[in-house]
Amino acid sequence: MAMAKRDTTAPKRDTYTPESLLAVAVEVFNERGYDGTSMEHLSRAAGISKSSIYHHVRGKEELLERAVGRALDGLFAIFEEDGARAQERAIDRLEYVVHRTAEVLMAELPYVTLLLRVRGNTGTERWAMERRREFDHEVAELLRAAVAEGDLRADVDVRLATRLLFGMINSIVEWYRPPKDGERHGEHPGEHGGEQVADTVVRIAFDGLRTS
Amino acid sequence: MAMAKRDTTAPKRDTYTPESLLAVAVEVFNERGYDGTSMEHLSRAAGISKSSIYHHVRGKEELLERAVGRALDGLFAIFEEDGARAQERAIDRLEYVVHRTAEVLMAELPYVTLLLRVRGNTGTERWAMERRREFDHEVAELLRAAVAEGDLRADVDVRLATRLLFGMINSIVEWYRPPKDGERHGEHPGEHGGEQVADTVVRIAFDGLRTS
DNA sequence: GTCTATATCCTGATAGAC
DNA sequence: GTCTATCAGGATATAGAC
Repeated sequence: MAMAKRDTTAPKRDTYTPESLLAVAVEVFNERGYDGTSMEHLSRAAGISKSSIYHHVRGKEELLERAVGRALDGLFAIFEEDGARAQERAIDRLEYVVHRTAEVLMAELPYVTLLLRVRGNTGTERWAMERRREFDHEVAELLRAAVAEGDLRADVDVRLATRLLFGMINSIVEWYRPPKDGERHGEHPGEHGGEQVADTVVRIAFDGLRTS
Repeated sequence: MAMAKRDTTAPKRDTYTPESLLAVAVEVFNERGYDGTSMEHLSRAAGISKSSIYHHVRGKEELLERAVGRALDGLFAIFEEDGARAQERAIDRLEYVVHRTAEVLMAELPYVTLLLRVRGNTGTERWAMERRREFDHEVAELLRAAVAEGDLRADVDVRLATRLLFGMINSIVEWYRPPKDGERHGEHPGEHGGEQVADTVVRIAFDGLRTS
């Protein structure tokens, strides 16, 4: 640790790494759609020329690949956590996974948003869709187990319930915006805090909207 | 009615109307995404040349406009139906609207799918998003009224609940495929009938997944 | 690491013959 | 109503100077 440390707090922070460029690109992809985004759009958003982008990444599709890969890694990591493995009843593991999925979605919002919007036009997109299906399948297994243990109602089809459950969770990307640094949540009316969102998802999914 | 009727059952049914061309175009838009679809793609799918398409419609965006307009008309018509107006309690009107929204979504599947995917890049897209917000707002009012009448739990934020409710309903477009003519539902394992889907949406949304 | 300039292909849309 | 031929602009990507 004898090296002099460069001043990373300086306002001038302009040389890109593949990682920092990715963050810019993903924002633009989500705003305009992947297909609706040109390299020209990316270059303007990043403040460098089109050709400079090719110094950092091989092309547009590599940016997509890195982004959806990051989202998928975050989601699959949930299954390795204690709450998804160590609890006795399947319904408790399921509740944990649902809650954490909502949390990861909000923590990695732009990357998961992009993941959920790929349509299968390219090889990268088809690979991402395949891995998403694997994730859904693992959650469906938890539902099946919880029904078998008598904790989930048996009068709804497990596959259909899984789809609607993910529909609810995944729709968070359509409107959730993370609180800016220095703001408490609750400052803007109508904006929800992340924990409130994850808790409400679990509550509605398991207990419904009706008064009990 | 003295006119001779043309034989519309003939297999050769190849001259397009704006309406029949729209049906083809919407399929392609949903498969490739609106931005990912070129006039070349459309012409191949329709079996006519690019320039022939311009005989029927002014351009690509007019096809989008007709499609999302049709979806929005179908959705807003729900509020005019008896079940959404004549019932005494707000929760009953809400249940009706939720059930019917799911039904209309499946009946007009390709058009609603396209509507739900527009991102606001063009004027048409922004207009469609604005009308969608109006629809959501009307449903949110029903939720508010049902909470006030004591039929919906008061411990969830109305706006958040509305968003999650629509998240669940709208996600149907991601996987629902209508049964082909001549097939009963239930023939393919894992494919759900439309009524089963709409009923399950209502059941999960109002009563939740847990055994009561 | 960034730029300007350029290559090559594809885009939405039009003109005009049949 | 459909076609071929064509346009002008925009797309991804590369070459090579600084």
